[in-house]
Amino acid sequence: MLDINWIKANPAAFDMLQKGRKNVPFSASDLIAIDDRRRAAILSVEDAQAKRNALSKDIGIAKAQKDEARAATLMAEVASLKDAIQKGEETRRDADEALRSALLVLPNLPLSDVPVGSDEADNAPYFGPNGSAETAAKTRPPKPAFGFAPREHYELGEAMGGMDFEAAARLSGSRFVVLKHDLARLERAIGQFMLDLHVEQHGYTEINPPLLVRDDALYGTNQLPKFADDLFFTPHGDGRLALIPTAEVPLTNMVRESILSLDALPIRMTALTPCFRSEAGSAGRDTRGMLRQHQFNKVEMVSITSAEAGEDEHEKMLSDAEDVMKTLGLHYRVMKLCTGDMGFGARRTYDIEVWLPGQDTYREISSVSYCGDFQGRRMDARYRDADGKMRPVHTLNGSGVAVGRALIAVMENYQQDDGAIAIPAALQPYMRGRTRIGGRP
RNA sequence: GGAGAGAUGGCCGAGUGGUCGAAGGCGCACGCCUGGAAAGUGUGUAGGCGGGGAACCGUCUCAAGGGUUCGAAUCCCUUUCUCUCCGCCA
Repeated sequence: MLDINWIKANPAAFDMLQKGRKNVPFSASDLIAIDDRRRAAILSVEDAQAKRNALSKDIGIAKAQKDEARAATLMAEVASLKDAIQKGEETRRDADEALRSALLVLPNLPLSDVPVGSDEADNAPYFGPNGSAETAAKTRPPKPAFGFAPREHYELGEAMGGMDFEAAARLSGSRFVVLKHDLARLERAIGQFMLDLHVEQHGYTEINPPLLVRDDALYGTNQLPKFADDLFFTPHGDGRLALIPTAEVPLTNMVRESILSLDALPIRMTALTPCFRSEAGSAGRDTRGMLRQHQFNKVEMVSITSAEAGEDEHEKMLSDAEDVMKTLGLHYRVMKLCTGDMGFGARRTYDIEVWLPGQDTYREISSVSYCGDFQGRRMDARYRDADGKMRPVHTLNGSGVAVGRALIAVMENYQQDDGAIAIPAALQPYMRGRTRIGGRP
């Protein structure tokens, strides 16, 4: 949620920054008009309340002095204010609600270094704050070479009997998969490895959060009110709970409605959880294989920071996610998303795209976003800065990384000509030392 | 699911209709004391919103929402959450 006072002070900048975004429902002048109505309502109701309070105080004094006649006079006077106060409070509530609901559907403002563009074609390669294409080529794993035509993950998986889409369809419909024996084990190994890496090497606290959350949490991390169609809900009592679409929701909302001291920051959390996405808008995309599923596992990183620390933390989190790719030896590139491709709550997003030789293309495997104080304001999560002032916390989230897609990437990048999958060294301890699975015995 | 108890400031905790945003304590900040520290001691210390250049003023907030009343932390209703006991349960 954006700050109306900032918008009022910087209307031109607001309109300019929102230009690159899709579906921006309000201009600065719309919002200022809504806010002006709100302020007028406040002024009028508070004036009446001040009168009432002053008179009531006098009534108390008169009663204490046993001056019943004077008390009666004053009481009659207050009675005449009652109606106006009642109506004024309603007007004020409506005006507050109008502003709030307008602000809730407004996307975050891109930072100034974010490229302006309409879709993924306008994303820009990113090599780190001091990096270049040359340094990246040296530090990132190279693209693997194959002496045969590399196959796609589902061909490999079905051939080794470890990936069963037909059984999944009978159980649950499309966009589910059943993993079996060695592939099930490998999927688990990848998740454990990544979680351990972030906990042991990168300073994150392991969290095992609820997978069902309330609407309030979803407002906090901006899945609601706009993106309800992407979520699965389940009835609960008279209401409902949502299955988390990402552990960003529970991890970030850990700090909701709280006041943190500066020295408690940053708070770095990681979790390995299933994620559930209805993906209502993506019918027909990536229907083959397990690239796009209704349910998948993901290791998520979340960091809660002060305003000053947010941007550095963004680079750290990206490098933590890149470390997964490097340790697994997976070739990848990093893209800085353009304004049109960036998610609703982000001020800047880096995507890590892994090379998939079977598909002969790069595919997103991690998305690392800096949200500024956008979610902090929605969650009412604050901290005291060095001057003791209350400020909304800054939040960041990143996949570290998607487990299902990492499985795909390991399979396609480590495939052998006989259909076997070599196990990357980092995963071997999680595979009881095995160096390959599948293929001809 | 049944029965009961509870929710007050950063934390603990008092407050059952009237100048209560709220005693007291802890914590924190600043000062005194000290060679320095601890102890002791003094002062200060909620947030949101609105008005104002500022000092400051107004308003709202004692889980949330509604009601009674001239006036509610305090009385009534609803909801949420927490705890205890019972039942059920991985």
